[in-house]
Amino acid sequence: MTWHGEDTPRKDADLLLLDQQICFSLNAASRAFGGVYRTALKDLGLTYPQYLVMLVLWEDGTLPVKQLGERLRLDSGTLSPLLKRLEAAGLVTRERSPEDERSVIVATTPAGRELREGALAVPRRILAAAGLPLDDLRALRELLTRVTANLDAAGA
Amino acid sequence: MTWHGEDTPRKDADLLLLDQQICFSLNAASRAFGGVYRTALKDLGLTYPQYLVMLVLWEDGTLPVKQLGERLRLDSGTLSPLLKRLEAAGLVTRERSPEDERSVIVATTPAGRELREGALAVPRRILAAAGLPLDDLRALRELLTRVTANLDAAGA
DNA sequence: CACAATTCAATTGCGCACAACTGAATCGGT
DNA sequence: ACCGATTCAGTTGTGCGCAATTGAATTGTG
Repeated sequence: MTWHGEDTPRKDADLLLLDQQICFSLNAASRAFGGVYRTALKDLGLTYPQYLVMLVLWEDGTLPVKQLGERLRLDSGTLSPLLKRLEAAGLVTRERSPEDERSVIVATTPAGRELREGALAVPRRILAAAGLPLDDLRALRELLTRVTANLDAAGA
Repeated sequence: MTWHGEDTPRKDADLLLLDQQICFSLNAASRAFGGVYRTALKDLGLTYPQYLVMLVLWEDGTLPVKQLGERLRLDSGTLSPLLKRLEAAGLVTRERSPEDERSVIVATTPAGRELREGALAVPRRILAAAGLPLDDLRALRELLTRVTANLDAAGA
């Protein structure tokens, strides 16, 4: 062990602190958004991750689980049960692709598409609750996108 | 500037898109950090949330579950089992306060304090993986802190 | 002092996240 | 045509996150 008692190098301690602040604030912000979404989506009967899935489906209408996972950065272990619940709620259908029996195609039902009308009111509430000007929000999105790309590249 | 227009389907669609990007990128960034931490903390035998708990304990040494929860924005439902696992790993102790028997005091063990040495190497790896200049990271932290405070205030 | 309200940690139940694995379908090389 | 490797979705197991509840300890009020 290369421990020098009280003599911790200051640089390491400083980085430990900054790291603590970054990772904690990111974690906290993500959960804070989740909390606001939870209440905003309660009427729609959706959870926050389910809402993210529906957003993709509202945009694209129909696509296999695989591509859904790539869009949302989620694997089948997360999506399979989540999609089952959306199916049970009558919002999506799941059927195996005729061309490739391994693949499962997810599509919105009429009820799932109708839900979009109710969802249109949600973003304004969220963005209002965030309380940042649009420019700051865009800057935030930019930083987050870059850092995620870097982290994924470093992890791979 | 208030754009509460009479005819706003287009604006709603735009906000839906921005909202989608913000909440998704935040969620994705949080999980991307988690992934990098997962591998970085593997040797220490800690999960990411457990690491956050240890960071607070390394800083303060000893404090009740309640205050730990306030610092980390977590409730007893999350902390109780987490602390039990840290206790089982021999990193912390939990004992009821003599002055107030409702309160449980969490403290690091010698083994828990020793772990800090190994943790000092982690932040550099994470910050390097993030791949952003320190100024950007500080700006990111600033935006996240502000947005979390706003969201919590709006939710309360 | 009595007793209702409050403050704690812990527990239960549900859903998400992810690693590891299973099994079926498909693809590729020979 | 065969067979090993790959690509899918799904399952299992562990841990986090949070709402709701429980039960014990403490505080406040009459």
